[in-house]
Amino acid sequence: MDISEVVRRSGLPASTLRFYEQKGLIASVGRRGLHRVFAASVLEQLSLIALGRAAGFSLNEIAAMFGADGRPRIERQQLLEKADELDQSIKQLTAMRDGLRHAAACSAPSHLECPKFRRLMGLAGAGVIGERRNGASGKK
Amino acid sequence: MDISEVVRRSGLPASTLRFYEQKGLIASVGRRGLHRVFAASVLEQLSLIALGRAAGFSLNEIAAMFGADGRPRIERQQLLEKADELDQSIKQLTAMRDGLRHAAACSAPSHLECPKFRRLMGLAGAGVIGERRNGASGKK
DNA sequence: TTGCTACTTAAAGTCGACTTGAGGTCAAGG
DNA sequence: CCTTGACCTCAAGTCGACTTTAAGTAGCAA
Repeated sequence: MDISEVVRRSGLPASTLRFYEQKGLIASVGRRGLHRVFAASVLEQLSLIALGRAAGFSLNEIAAMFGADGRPRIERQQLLEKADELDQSIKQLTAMRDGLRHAAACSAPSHLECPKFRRLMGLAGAGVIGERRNGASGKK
Repeated sequence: MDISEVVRRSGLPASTLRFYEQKGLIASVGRRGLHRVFAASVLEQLSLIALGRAAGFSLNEIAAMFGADGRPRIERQQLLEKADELDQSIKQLTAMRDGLRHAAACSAPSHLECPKFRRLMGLAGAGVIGERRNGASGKK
């Protein structure tokens, strides 16, 4: 497969593929002239990378999960830790969602006067609610 | 209150407060010489900002929802939309968490051979699972 | 009044994950 | 054979949310 086919089948731009290769996340099996040639298995690796990203792993963490051969050697411990992190996120997001819904339905003239909203504010201000760099499904 | 007291009581560094002021998220009530003087209400505004951040709003979005005076003019519609977004995130994260837990417990020799894991990979690869820039409680 | 420091500013740096741009190469189709 | 354009490399730029640095100022205690 040449890069354009990987682009077509993965949906990722070529620049990203080159970037991932440079980072050691994927590898081409060789060149035809200057042009990279990829094995079909790269698509599976890209899925795995997408999965890792979606689970909240950084590219560096993901890179560390692949052996030099490209086979994943993922430690179960790490998966469990990430799952626990996700549990935290889920709790925070759930609390936030409930707070937002309440605020929207609340009859208080300003949200600042709503006790529940204020309680939520207090929590967030106290750092009880973890910091999220960026929400999922953000805008473009 | 001078900035050091806001720092003390909010837990935020002074650089962040100045940055927020520059962004129009908060405002000082004046100066004593060069030194900023803040009203006590700034703490409430900071809580509100923390709340917004925790809910996944960007600083720009937050700035658009509040005047520089900190008076919230949050439209209920917007709150509901955000709540729905959070619901989406929660669903995705829950699926991911369950997938990770399964993978960690799975008896398949390699995760690649686990059907559930592969299904998750497929979803992530297809972009069904939203992109997360950064997990909560990341490392320093 | 001196001097210590906490404060001030503007500009530049950081981090992660890419994207963009400039300038160059070469495999394939006509 | 020659053109075309897809591909290449390397460097720099972008974005968000801050932090850091350098250089300057001034409130307050002695």
